[in-house]
Amino acid sequence: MLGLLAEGERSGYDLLKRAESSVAHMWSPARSQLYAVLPRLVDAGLARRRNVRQASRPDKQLYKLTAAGREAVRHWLETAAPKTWDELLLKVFFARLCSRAALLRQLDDYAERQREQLLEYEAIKPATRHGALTLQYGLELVPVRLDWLARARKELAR
Amino acid sequence: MLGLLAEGERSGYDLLKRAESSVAHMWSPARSQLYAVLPRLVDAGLARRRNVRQASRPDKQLYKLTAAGREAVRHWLETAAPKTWDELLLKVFFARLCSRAALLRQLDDYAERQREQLLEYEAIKPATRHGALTLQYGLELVPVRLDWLARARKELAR
DNA sequence: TTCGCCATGTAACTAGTTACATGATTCC
DNA sequence: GGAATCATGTAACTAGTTACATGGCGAA
Repeated sequence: MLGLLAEGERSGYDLLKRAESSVAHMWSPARSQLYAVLPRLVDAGLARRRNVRQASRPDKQLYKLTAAGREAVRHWLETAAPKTWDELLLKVFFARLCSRAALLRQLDDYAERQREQLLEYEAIKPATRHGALTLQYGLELVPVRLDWLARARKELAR
Repeated sequence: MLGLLAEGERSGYDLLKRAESSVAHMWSPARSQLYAVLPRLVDAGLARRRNVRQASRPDKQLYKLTAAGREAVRHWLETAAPKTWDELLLKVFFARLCSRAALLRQLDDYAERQREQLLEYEAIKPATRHGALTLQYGLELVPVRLDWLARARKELAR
């Protein structure tokens, strides 16, 4: 959410539409979730709220990142090791909000973990046909990710 | 959890180890989560609990699926459209607990949704380099999944 | 007149996390 | 003596869901 909010002053409604048209494949909150988090960003000092009265339209709450908020996105982007693949993709998507070197380090770390993952998969002797099938998917997925990581690395280093 | 419990009478501890060595890549609950859910299975009539006293070891609670529990796994496997790829993999992993035809239908449905997904991805004109990168990953992932689905289909039809 | 857009929220729930808490046994 | 294994749970939290609730405006 901080990443989306970094684009400018936005309402919850704006953010929701924006999420659907951009990061939906990596992260897509329910409306109620989004509206629940916004006040918490304000409480945490990461965003400021402004009430805008409108004629012939419902009033809106506009949210805008504070300096602390911008710092928080950057800290997340540069420092936290992504727990899932989608989290890594999100970081690439918001890469402009952090230092290039830090992002490249994240990609390299993730690639290293994928190589370890592959070794783990290769050591498994599946007990059933069904287990063999799901394992097979893992064995095919990892190289696809590694290829993409290598290309993303090159593109981001440009 | 019902899928794991279908293997026989197990303690929470057993299930946790089993999950780690089998479905961990698709689903891996925290210990506390697992222990929280087990009593709810009993409340819902899907499992029965049995207290086993042990000398020189802590006592254990053993859980065993009821007929309703076995029916519930089957219903999940055969009927609920998987919301995520991992859920689909889980269903393949537990395929022996449901009818072959129903599982094949799930694979076909998912494949169809992936083809639609691909069309959606192909229609997107990314606004930034970063957006182009993450989109590219989606464009590469879908065919990998479709290939695997086709092969899984063949193997399961055997 | 009906549908989609604009706009915000609450309530009740499930799913999941980390940290806290305990304690014997067995193997190195 | 120390680590791993067996064994279960609570507390406090974050993340996320579906359903409920409201209402005006503009376009087909």
